[in-house]
Amino acid sequence: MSGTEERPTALRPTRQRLAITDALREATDFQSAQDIHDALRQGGEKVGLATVYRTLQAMAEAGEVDVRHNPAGEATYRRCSPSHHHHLVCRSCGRTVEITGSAVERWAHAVAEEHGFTDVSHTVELVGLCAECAARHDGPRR
Amino acid sequence: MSGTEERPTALRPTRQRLAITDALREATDFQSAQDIHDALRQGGEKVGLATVYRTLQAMAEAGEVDVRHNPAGEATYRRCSPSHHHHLVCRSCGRTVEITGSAVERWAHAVAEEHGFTDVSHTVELVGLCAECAARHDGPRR
DNA sequence: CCAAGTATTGGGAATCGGTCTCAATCTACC
DNA sequence: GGTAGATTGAGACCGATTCCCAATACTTGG
Repeated sequence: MSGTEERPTALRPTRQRLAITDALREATDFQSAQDIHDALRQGGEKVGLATVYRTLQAMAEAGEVDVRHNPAGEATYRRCSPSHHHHLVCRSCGRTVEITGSAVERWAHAVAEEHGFTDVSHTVELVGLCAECAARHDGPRR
Repeated sequence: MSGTEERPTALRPTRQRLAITDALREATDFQSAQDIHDALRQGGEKVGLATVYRTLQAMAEAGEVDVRHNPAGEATYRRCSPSHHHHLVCRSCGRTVEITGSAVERWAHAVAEEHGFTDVSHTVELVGLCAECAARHDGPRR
């Protein structure tokens, strides 16, 4: 507390952290900590799993990456704001369509501001039944 | 295998399932499986934890409830479309503000339809920094 | 109403993602 | 070069969720 001022506690750019940031940069989609850990291994970089979790968590807290939970409940990460888009997923066959919508972007921003929030990112996921599956199930389940 | 045709496999309305549906109806917010299990116990209904998980899962699959993962990673459930709202969460202190926005609702519906999807539900989550936390960190990180 | 057949339940073990602990290692700075 | 503090990584640990399987409840035919 009463110390040498508050230093921004800058994260030290260690080899491991750079590797993780890099892996994140390569990925275009949300990746689970384990995915990244695997990718790193394959790339020859040896990084402990705990470190991956720690770093990802720190980055999320710092607002450098967005977090999201996939259906399986795993936390997945993606670096902030690269070609930003959302997903429309079929709850039956899993088919996924990428969608963009400046309308939501604007709305999200406005709402956040209205409540005094800043530096806002958002996650939107639409889940429905795609045309094909709807046709297949045609027998109205209920 | 070659039996009496495919029967819709309707879920049997057992005491347990009714109790769960009921508990879900009472709740206005997202509840974890364990929350529901507890509530049920308190209400005098004895239901196994496994059953709660199973039922909730089945209902989610049937589209009767929405699933969401709280920051802790737990899956939480809420019956579909009761006063529908979303959350604006502070990434620093966790404070949560409920928000509603017919604009998003409309957008979601329109986009889904455009891609041939029906029976769509959506999840929107805004994550940002609330005014207080922003003030505390006042040192403009960047 | 009784019996057989099948879906459902529930307790506890097994999984599994994620976090925590702590000694060894590395960096920055004096 | 030397010391303090940051970082790492292996494995123990933890809590949520799933799995297993015998006991139980509901359904339907006779």
